[in-house]
Amino acid sequence: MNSGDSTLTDTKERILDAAEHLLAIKGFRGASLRAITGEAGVNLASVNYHFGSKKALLEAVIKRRIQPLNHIRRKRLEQVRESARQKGKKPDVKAALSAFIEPTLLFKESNPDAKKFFIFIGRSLTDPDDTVREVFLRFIKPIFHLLFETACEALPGQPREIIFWRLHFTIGALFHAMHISGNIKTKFLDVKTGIDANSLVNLILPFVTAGMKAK
Amino acid sequence: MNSGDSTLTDTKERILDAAEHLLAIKGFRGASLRAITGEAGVNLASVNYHFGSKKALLEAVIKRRIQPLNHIRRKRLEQVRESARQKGKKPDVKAALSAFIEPTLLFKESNPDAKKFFIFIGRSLTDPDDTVREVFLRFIKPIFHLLFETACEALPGQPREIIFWRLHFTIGALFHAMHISGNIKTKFLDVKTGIDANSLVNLILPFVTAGMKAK
DNA sequence: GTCTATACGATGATAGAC
DNA sequence: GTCTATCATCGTATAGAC
Repeated sequence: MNSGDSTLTDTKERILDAAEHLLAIKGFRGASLRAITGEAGVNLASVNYHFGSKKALLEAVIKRRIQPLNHIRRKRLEQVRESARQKGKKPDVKAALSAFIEPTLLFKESNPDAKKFFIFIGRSLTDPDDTVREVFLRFIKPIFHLLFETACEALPGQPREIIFWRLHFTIGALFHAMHISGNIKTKFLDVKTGIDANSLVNLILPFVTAGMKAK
Repeated sequence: MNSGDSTLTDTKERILDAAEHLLAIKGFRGASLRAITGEAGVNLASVNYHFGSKKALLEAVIKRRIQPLNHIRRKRLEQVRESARQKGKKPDVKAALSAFIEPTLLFKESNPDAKKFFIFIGRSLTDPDDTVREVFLRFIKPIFHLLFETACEALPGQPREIIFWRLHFTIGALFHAMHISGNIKTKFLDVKTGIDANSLVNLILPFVTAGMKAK
């Protein structure tokens, strides 16, 4: 039983918040359980009690943000395919890309606490830690395949392998942008990091749309 | 004095090779001095003797590969600007991008040992470790600015801020591609990682060129 | 100049009292 | 459910022998 004072957030959530913050700025190895529990104001042992291990905590942090985001991306991508099918036309490339990119970038605004998570996503696919890449890939894979199939329908003239690589370029551009726009610390190559999500959408969409359609 | 057997590589180079390998697959924190010296077959203390610290070793590893690469990129970029100036025309966008991208990707072929370094470069700008980002940025910054100025001359109609962001998208796409193409371990989102450098150049150049020119 | 041995702190995880 | 105490391990760096 809690000692009477039922604070705003319970232990589990406080751990998740602190872990999210420290994972973003320090990475998986750099974010020690001592630092996480210290910031959360809970005991060191509570991580292992509530989650089982550091890796399980990582999964919980990622799942909490990615699952709702994936739900939105999936819905929007299926909407693009379905409405094109009903009109008997092929899906629009920009609409397909937007269905993936826009929710990803706007997620920051809708969820102020998730801002830190931006940096983490931006690093997710190149993280030096196998564990981080593995967990993120597990969540991203199904959405990426849906995006891939939609893009193939939108660009029937292009070989699937080219579309495949171009989507990877798109993701590389998007994640890199997320990382630097979410990073408050390093002024990255003189970039103004304080760009808002909508402006970033309007900057990246024309770039990747033109890239996907190239030649 | 060495004990007679002057082996192919001396201690310092053996450390650099082992460090490059382990930094690529494990990251800065994950590549322990114990593992590096173990793989190099030298004593644990020799890193601090020859380089001074782990950070200094990191700098040496990066410098060894980046300096010759930067020399080529600089020469090619200046060539693009100069030949355009002589013809009284603006530089070609694709030529400018190619001057940066092609040497970067072909470096892998010309230098078989540098293949591991690919993964490391691909992670360089999003590395969780401040040290890694700081050192890489110091080397990349001057070349990036040269690329930026060349791109501005090539696209006089576009606002500089848009060009700036689009070059960041380009670098994001390039580095992400380098990371997954250099990564032999994880089959990344079903991508065939064994792509050769020339094919990758031919895949990415049309994408980013179209992106830069968009609208 | 080079290596052996070791210092000292911090890490993830657990056992067991409350 | 929560906490203190402690474990074995690993990290970087140094002091001193050859």
